[in-house]
Amino acid sequence: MSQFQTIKRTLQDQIESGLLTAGCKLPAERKLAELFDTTRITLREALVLLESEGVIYREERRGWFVSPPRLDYNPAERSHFHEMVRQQGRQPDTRLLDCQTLAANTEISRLLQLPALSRVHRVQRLRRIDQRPVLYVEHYLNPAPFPDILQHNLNGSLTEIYQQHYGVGYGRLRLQIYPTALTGEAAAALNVAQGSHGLLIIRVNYDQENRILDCDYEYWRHDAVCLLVDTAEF
Amino acid sequence: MSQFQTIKRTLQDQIESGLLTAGCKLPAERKLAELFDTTRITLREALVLLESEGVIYREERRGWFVSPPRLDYNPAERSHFHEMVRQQGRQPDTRLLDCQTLAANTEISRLLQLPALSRVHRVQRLRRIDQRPVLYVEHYLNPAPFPDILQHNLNGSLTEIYQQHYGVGYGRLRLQIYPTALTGEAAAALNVAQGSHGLLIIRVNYDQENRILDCDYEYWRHDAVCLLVDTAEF
DNA sequence: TTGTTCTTTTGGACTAGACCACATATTCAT
DNA sequence: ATGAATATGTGGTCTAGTCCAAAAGAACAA
Repeated sequence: MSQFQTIKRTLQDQIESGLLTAGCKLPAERKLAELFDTTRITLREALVLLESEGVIYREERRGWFVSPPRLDYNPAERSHFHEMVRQQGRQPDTRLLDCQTLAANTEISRLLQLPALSRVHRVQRLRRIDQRPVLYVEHYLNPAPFPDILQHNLNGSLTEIYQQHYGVGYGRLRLQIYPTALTGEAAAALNVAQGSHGLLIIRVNYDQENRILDCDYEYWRHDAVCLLVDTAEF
Repeated sequence: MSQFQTIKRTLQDQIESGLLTAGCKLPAERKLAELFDTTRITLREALVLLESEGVIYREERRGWFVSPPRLDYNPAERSHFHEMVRQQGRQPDTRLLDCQTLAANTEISRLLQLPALSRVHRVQRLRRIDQRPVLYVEHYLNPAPFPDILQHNLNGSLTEIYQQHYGVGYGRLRLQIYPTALTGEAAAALNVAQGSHGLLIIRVNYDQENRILDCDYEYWRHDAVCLLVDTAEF
């Protein structure tokens, strides 16, 4: 049993004993290294183990904190993100980061079944739970079925905009889900280091006539979400 | 741009150029540190970034290797793991690690809707693709509907055993999916370090009469799988 | 009291090793 | 030629710092 495994266990026991609750800050690395009579690098290895398990998370130059519970997230549920979060006793908010119309890359052309280099709208949003950024999304829409969609208030639910302004509801849903590292804009938006662990959910949403509505790239913090899928709902 | 980010990019370019293909071994850490004129710790930070992105993986005391492609895995598909893997041009194998009858813990009692501390069978298996361990599974079965199930050949498909010997087919499926760290037996079975990144899929399988068949804990290497879910199949 | 400046604190990044435990290759003995 | 013993190679772990960049807190000025 290595030293950092032992330290990790001690810290984990402290956290699980309830002395440190979600959002609590851990002592500084230098202080912990002193307490455990070891070097900072070794101490950090222990912290990284706990981070991997989703027990704690880091904020750059601010410290290490006890993680809140994961959000139970049913990707097939069409209720609004905010409603889902509130039902779990948490406080949601959403920020519109950017809207652009750009040429779709190969993958997005394929997902939306459009010719290569088609013009598509991209809507970038950041979702937070209890003021903590947890989800960075890029929505890609074919402009043709949705004239002037970018003029709407895109802070809210795209679902509602589709229904109320374009008379469109959801049908089929296709998902690809895999663990990945958060890089580029996703890492920056979520305020995590390049290369931090994440979960990517790529969605293709269809309407009731089985036409493609949009595709979304959802970059989640690895410690923030638990997906729930139940075939009885379909 | 930090030094290790620069090194990571250079290594990634090399790998993506096709010079190094899946399964190829990278030069040793000490050699790479020398090539990049840096220390081993800094060089390792670069390697860890690539590992996080699933580009490379490590084998303890053996070196770093270029990762093979992810398996496309539809959790709702009832075909056998081996068939699914072969259809993707890969070579599967399965090892039965252990069978035991033990008292179910609180979570498993809840998932199987059994009284606390009920006796359940636990079947532990390891799945490999092209000789690389990718999935460690713990199946938990209620013994009552399946007399003598442990006498069967549990290297193969549980699905087939249910159908051929007990006349039972699948119905509903419930999943919980989240990124986690691989610890304990999962890490050991997959031959990865304690705390390595993984994806946990907890399944509850029902039969056609909506009775619970079993629950499974699937611990996947984080870089080995891409889940596909399509509501049109349900 | 509020805003600005300075100081301290914090994690991020990096150096230069050392020793450990296991895997692999090489050498030696039969 | 084969098996055992030895040497080398590899990542794992750890020490003892150093300097950097940004956040937070404290002190000072208006």
